[in-house]
Amino acid sequence: MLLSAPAGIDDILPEQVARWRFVEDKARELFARYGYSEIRLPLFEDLRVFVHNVGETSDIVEKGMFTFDSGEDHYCLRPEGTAAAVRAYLQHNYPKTRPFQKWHYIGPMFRHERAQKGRKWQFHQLGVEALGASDPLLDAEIIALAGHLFDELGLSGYRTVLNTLGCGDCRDRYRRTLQEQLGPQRGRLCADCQRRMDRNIFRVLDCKQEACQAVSAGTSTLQEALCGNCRSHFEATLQGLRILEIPYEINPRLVRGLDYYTGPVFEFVHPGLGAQSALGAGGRYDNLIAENGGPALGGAGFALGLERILIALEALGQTQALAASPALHAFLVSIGPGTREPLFQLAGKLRRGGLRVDLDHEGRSVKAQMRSANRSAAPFVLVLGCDELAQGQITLKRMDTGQESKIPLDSVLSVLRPGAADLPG
RNA sequence: GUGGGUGUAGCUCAGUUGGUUCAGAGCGUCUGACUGUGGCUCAGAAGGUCGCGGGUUCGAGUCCCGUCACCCACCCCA
Repeated sequence: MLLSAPAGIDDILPEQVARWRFVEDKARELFARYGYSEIRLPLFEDLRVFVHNVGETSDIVEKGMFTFDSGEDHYCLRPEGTAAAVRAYLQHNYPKTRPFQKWHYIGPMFRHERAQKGRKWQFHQLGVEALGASDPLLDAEIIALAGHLFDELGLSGYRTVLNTLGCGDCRDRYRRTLQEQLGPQRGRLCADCQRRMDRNIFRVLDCKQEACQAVSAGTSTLQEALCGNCRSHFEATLQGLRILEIPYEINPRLVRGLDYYTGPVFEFVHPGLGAQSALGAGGRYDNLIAENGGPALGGAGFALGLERILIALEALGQTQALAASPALHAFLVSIGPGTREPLFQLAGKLRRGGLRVDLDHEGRSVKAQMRSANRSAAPFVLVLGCDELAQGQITLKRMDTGQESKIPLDSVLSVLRPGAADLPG
C-alpha cells in the first residue's frame, strides 16, 4: 500500500511552483516597497503563545491546533502568525530599542479543521504586522497594500469590507447591549448562535441563517456604542483610504473570529472562492502587546491566504504564461558510441559558464532526445555524433528555424554566452 | 464534530434495465514511418485486482451492507 500525505495537506508539485512563486515574488517586492521587512518565525511555538492571544474560546484553540508534548512542555504548530510575531517582538526587546517595526512573513500555518475548498490543515499565509504604533494611517496603509498586491497580481473582482470593533470599553458596552437585546430572542436563534451567545456573541451578527439575520437586524450596531477615540480612529482610517483612493465598503456586521482584534478590522472577499470567501483579513490589535507583558503599544496587520489567492486567480483564468522554471539555454544530444562522456564534460563546462543545459539520462534514441529537447523549450540543441567528435566539432541547431551549423567544440560557451541574456527565462 | 456527493488506465471521463465487445474513448507516454534529429500527420504498443472487504445471484464496474479516500457544504477561518 502506497503512503500518501495526510488529509488536508497538499504537495506543491514542480508544475505548480511557478504559480506560487509568481505570487510570493510579487508580494515580497511590494512588501519591501511599503517598508515591511521579512521576519522568519518558527513553525511551532509554546502552546500558550496562541491560547492566550487567539482566544480560549475560539475554534482555532478549542479544536483547531496540532499540539504535541515534549516532556513537561506543550507545543503546537502555529495556526497563525500575529501572536508569534508579537512574541518575538517582545522577546527581542524591540519595545525598548526600536519600538516601531514593520514586518512581513510568508509561510505555512496549521489548523486541524475539516478540509474543504480553500481550507487545509497546512496552508500558507502572506502576512504583515506593523507593531508599536496606533496611527490610523497605518490601518489604511496595510489595507492599501493588500489591495495593491491583488491589483499587481491581476486578481480582479475582490471587495474590501471593513468595520470597527472598537476598544475594550466599546466592546464591553456593546456586548452588554447585545446580551440585553438578543437575550429575550434566544429561542429564535439557531443552535450555533445560541452557543455563540455565550462564547462570542458578536458572531451572531454574521450568522448565515436567515432567521438569525432577522433577529440580529433588529439590534443596535457597534457604531452606536463607539467611544470618541474609536470613532475618530475609524474615521481617520477611512480618510486614509480615501486619500489613497482605495475603494471600500463598510459592513457594520463584519466580525472577526480572533479575540485580539480591536478597532478597525477588514476582510477581502472574492466570488471565486466558494464558502471560504475571504482572500485575507486583518485588523488592529492595540491590546495584544500589553497583554503579553509589554508596554501599551498598538499594532495592526493582515494575513492573506496564498492558496486562496491562487484559487481566485484560477477562477479568473489567470493561470497561463507562467513558466514552470527558467527554460534551458540548450539541450545536449549524443549520437553514437563514445560521445556521451565528452558531452557530459561539455555540459559541465557550460554549466560552470553560467548556462542552463541538460542532457538525456535514460539512454533514449536520438529521436527521443530531440523530443526531450523540444519539450524543454531550449532554443538550441547541441548534437555530438561520432563525426563531430572526430573533427573536434559539434552541431549547433536552432530549434525555431531548424537551421544547423558546425562549430568547434571548445567554442560553444563563447558562441552561446553572448546571447544568453536574450534567451527566455 | 455533522451533512451531502464521488471513487473505472498517468490525466479527463464513457460504460444504458446485472450476462462472450462490461473492461472502453480522448489526452498523455513509448515505438515506428528510406539505418544520426524535435514540433504536424499516420500506424502501432504499453498501461486498469473497475478504491477496499463482504453479501445477493447461475453470473456484478453495474444491486445491497460495511469500510477507506477524496470533494463540497455546515461549523470555523486565511
